[in-house]
Amino acid sequence: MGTLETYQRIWRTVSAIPRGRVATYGQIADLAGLPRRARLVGRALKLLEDEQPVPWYRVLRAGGRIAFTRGTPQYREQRARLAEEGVLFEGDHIDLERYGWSDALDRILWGPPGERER
DNA sequence: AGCGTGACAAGGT
DNA sequence: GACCTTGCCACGC
Repeated sequence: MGTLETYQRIWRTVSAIPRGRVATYGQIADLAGLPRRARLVGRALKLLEDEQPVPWYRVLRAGGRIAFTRGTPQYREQRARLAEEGVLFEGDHIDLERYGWSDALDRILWGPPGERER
């Protein structure tokens, strides 16, 4: 598998995170079929062009923390984008139990694939 | 062909 | 909490 295809695979997986939910780098790697390759997910997101509509801000570090250093413009932008979707912080992190994405949760909320509305 | 670096993670001290 | 170690690997020098 070429590296470009790997990045595209990661981007597609990130694009599947529903609005108002978040996932971790490691989780995205697993879901993309790339276990233990969380670093590559970070690299893939860094390489995103502005034109690509990939919700990079829904990806967090383990523990629900933002990867960027606090106080940087990127940190603030990510936090603002999440707030706009109703994802609230508890201090410096997000409660993954509450906002974390899982396929199982998707099924509970919206039913099995194919039976989803809207 | 090394070697350091990095939007990471998990386990340990 | 703050580090440290190990695993991971694409990239740039």
